[in-house]
Amino acid sequence: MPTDPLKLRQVSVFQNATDDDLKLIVQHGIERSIEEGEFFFFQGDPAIHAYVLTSGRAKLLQMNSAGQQVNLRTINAWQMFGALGAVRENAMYPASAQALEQSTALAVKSDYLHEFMQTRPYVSFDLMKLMTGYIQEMQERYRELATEKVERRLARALLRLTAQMGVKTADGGIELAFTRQDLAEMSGTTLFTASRVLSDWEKRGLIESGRERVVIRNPHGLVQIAEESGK
Amino acid sequence: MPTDPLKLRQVSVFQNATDDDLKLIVQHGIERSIEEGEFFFFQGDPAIHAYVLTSGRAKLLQMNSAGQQVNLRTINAWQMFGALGAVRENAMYPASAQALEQSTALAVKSDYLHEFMQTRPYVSFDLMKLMTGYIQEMQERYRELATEKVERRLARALLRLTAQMGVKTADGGIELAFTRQDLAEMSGTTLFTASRVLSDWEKRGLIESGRERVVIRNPHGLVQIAEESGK
DNA sequence: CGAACAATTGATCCTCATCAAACCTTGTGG
DNA sequence: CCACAAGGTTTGATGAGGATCAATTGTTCG
Repeated sequence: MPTDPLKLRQVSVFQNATDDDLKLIVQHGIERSIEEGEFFFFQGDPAIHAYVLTSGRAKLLQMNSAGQQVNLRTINAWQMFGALGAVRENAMYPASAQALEQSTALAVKSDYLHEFMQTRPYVSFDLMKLMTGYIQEMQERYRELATEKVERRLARALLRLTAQMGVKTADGGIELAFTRQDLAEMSGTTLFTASRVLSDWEKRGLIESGRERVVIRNPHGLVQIAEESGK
Repeated sequence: MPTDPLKLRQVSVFQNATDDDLKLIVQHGIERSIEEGEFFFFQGDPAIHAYVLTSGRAKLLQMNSAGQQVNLRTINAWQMFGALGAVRENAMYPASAQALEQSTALAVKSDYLHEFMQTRPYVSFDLMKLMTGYIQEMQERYRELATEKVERRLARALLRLTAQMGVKTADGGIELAFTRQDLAEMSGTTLFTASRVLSDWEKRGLIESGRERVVIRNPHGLVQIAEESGK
């Protein structure tokens, strides 16, 4: 099923694009469908396409030489990823993109997007805004990792996810669909430590947890853990 | 002493600017002179100026609520910093900028730079290239912090500094002028641990160290520490 | 029902942060 | 020109926070 051009308006980079612009993007894109666990691209591949996720969920991750991975960002529908090839020539993807569930994306040639932006400064500017946001977030996470303890990092990760993609449950909780492993990779710790912290929080009534699932019962309590200055 | 407009061509963001462009930037800028240890701006201040360092050296840092700080980036002459205000409106600086030695910078109003770039896509693109570079570097450092041990992180920090600002000594070493504290903040550890690691390296002949100074004698040895996969 | 995978929990160990004390280096003022 | 102060550095002792490993217990799905 081809992408409806007007839906692309939801993509922050295209918020100021004209209807004709959007049609052009769709015309120059290819639909790619990917199963859970498969990759859109790998770290180190030549960055020949930029992607817009049209359905599903994916993550950007980096691995070190020993195979340990860190989770850089979770991608939801109508978010753009892998766009840096449109800015630098002959760039390689600095991270891999893996589908968290069966997903589809619109792939646009980096070269085309580059050319497209040359004559549409409003698009470049929106892309820049997106990039400054990433820089800020990465700087913040870097500082957290360097100076904060695991419990607080995990609390912040959950709060960030809540803001970005929390789904309200019928009874007022906020549900997040992630494995302990995912959460660990997002907060720079191990599966085991993450599990321990979550168990503790569950005992204290802050959350409710299940397989591949965390329901936040008391967001304010998490904020307190994330913020509390001493200790 | 006013900045020579043509020198601005060294700033990567202005590499493709015209001579007239450069003159305009200088005309719209104010020279600011800052003593060692003083700040150009603080994290949280409204980002009303973008800066180009014209002499000296500075660092971008972030502090957490307990006052611990992390070093995000070292700024040398003819590098731009604090530019994100030109992209987002009403932005605040996400980090503080502190002079490492007596320094001067050209401060340009964010609003003006914004307007300036609107009609000069070649400048926007160069700024984007700069930003993608930061994103990549921060992602990499984030992964390192999450998955690598201190010794390796310190080795990488020194290698990065070598590439960015190493000064060859008469006898073939590469000199870096940083305190242990600075190095610790760059690699996400403490002054004490950094000191221990450096002492060890000195015993092994990899470096030579002194007060506010490290001379790299065997870069290849450091690369080996930075790369070695196991253990 | 059984296989595959996610999560929990306990025991152990290792890396590093922390604190304290002493030691160097550099620049300043008497 | 020496002495001293200030600030950078080293080194040791100690302990906490998590990583790691192993074993067990859910949970989901074909």
